[in-house]
Amino acid sequence: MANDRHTSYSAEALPKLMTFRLSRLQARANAQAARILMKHAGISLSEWRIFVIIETNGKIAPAEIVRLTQFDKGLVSRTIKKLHENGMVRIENSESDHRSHLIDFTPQGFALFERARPIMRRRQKLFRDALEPEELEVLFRAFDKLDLALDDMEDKL
Amino acid sequence: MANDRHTSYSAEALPKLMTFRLSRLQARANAQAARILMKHAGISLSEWRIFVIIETNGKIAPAEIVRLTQFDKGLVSRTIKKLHENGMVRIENSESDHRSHLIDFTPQGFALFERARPIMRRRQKLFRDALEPEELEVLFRAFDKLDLALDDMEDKL
DNA sequence: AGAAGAAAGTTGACGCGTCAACGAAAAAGG
DNA sequence: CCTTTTTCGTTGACGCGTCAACTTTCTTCT
Repeated sequence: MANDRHTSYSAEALPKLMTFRLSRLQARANAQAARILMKHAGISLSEWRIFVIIETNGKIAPAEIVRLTQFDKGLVSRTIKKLHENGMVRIENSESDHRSHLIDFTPQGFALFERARPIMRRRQKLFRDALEPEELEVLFRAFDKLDLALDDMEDKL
Repeated sequence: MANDRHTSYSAEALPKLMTFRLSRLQARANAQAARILMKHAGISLSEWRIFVIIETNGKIAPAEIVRLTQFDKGLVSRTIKKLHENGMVRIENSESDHRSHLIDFTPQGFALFERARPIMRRRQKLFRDALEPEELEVLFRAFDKLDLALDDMEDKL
């Protein structure tokens, strides 16, 4: 079997498959971030990301986090629940909309965020510094274009 | 809280965080591939990837798959187990190494692979066509460089 | 005002991806 | 040789990510 194949993927084909490369690179970066965060702050990657959103936007509703990040609302819900149980965020009932609520740091949560921030910044810088400025620009443009391509790809297939 | 912050991430910062963009793009592409594969062939993404490896390399040992792809050996083990239970691959005991074995398509497995292949090829092409040839080249170079950067990053942090 | 529809959040199920622990077998090296 | 180390595959545990079902509340439309 398998050896009577009609020239489809060559032996070096894998590294040239865009989604394969994308997937491997992201998986590595992801695992690394998770290790760093667990080691330095004892939090998961999702928790860190919620922290970043709160720090960026201030007091915010879960639905708004979903809009800004495209994270799954189920994941956001569970992550906030965990952060709240650990006293890292406080939850303020929204007066205007009784379905929703607003999330914000507690002092302990913010302190934890500040503890992890320096290393995460250095990390981000190392990634950027690995590329020439022009490459970085092309990379982000490519991200945008691929994102657009994804929008209507399933119809075209 | 959160509003007495000292200029760290601006409101538009998220899309400029490389690992954030990488993560979102990959997550979308991943989910799309999974949907397509489930719909057209009833298989998962991991199963498809094992198929691609077998088709590329022929009869192969799990450890070799791990070497070629950097997939986790636990995941590879479970995926092969599932493929075997469903009659999609056969397992040939290795004579030289009694710890290992060789995986290959069954006819049904290969048929299933061939059923999914066209759409997955079109998909790969749509991704490539979304970028200019130069951008594609830069993108793959960026993947290589970021991969290298990851190799020793944890020491530098 | 009342009914229909949409949006917010929660929860359960499942696949992906990593890590660690383990037993069996092979390789290395004294 | 025979001990030590390494490799191969399996398994369990856990977090990420998606999807779907469901409840509550809000909005829209007539």
